Amino acid sequence: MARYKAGLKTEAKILEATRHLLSEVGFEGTTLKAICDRAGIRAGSFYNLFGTKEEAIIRVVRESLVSLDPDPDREGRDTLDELIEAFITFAEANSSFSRIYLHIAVTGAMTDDVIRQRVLHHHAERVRRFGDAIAREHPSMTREHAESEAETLLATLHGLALRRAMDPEFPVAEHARRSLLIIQVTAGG
Amino acid sequence: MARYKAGLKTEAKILEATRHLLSEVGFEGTTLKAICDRAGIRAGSFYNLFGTKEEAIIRVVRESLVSLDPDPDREGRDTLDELIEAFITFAEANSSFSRIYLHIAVTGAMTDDVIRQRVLHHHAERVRRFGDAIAREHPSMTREHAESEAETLLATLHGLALRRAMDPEFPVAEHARRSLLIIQVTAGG
DNA sequence: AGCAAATTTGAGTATATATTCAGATTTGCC
DNA sequence: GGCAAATCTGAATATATACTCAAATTTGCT
Repeated sequence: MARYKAGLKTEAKILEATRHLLSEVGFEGTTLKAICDRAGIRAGSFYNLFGTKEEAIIRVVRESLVSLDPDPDREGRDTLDELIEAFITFAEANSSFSRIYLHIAVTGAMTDDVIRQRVLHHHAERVRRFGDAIAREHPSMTREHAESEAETLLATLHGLALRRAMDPEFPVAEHARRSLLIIQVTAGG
Repeated sequence: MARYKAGLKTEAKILEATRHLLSEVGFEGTTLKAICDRAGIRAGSFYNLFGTKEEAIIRVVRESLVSLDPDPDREGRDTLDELIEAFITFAEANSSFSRIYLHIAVTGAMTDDVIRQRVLHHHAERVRRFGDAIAREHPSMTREHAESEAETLLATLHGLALRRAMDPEFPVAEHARRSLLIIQVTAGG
């Protein structure tokens, strides 16, 4: 943990290097050597500030997720539209990052139990978030039903992001917006 | 390529070892050493029959995909129900494999262009397959619309498989079957 | 100015990986 | 049985990885 200015500065350099590497050469290319080279530091400095390589990566990914939250203060004001548009932005403008996120979800979830718990917790929060928005727009719906719809909707969005990660031409927005209509229709019936 | 009985036998042993390792210890645990140890052979024998480790893995994954096709002879008789049930079986009974498949899609697609093309081709075929089934059940729908619906549906299914890969308790079947209803509703409107 | 803690360096460790290869052995064909 | 090709072995190669550590230097506080 950095205390002096010098430490804070190299910490910032490390995070910036990690951020750029993740989006330019992907998860596999983001090695410790690459991070240190790009940050212009030696490995020892890295480990003086971070306990592990993954720590730096997780911080970068988390920061990028937070920056795309339509309601960061949790005031319960975000609409489904906003949530979906935020997701589209994330998957489209920042497709390399959604690929990294999928990578962590798929591989990290399997091997490392800490990461697995973290991803599941984050997901549960998102389901609640989407569930709230759905329930707010469809007051007749039970809470349980709304969260179940949220699960399916999130699955669709994640599937679309996965599709996009494989094919940068794929029109995520169009399909994502349609999946929104689907909920409204279902809610009516 | 094996020509003698001995070669065919070790080839089978290698594939079996790879298959079991993939489902027991995942992608990361399926190292060359692990494969050879489990198959009871030396590394040299492996490379006498396979050009690369990935070759063995791809063969195993492909075989497992083919074995779950409801209409292997492509007679155009598979219904949406059947396709979705087959997917549920794949994701649920064989969740470790769908995790491997996601892994290849997410990581392999990025680095290796051959794998990327292969995955995209396989996906295009599946979209056509699902699109056919949708069009067959909803004759009023345009071909284009059917394939677009198929894309979204497949995204949902893949998202559900991803969800399941992270949490073995997740009820894929329930959500997958609901996503089927969604299409019918949409088609009516 | 001085001192303790923070930071950086530079060289190292430990380990794991996929892959190769020459030589010994086995196999299947004639 | 003999011979060429296939197969197997066992050791070695090359390379990359994350991470460590003692010693030198810098920083911020008093």
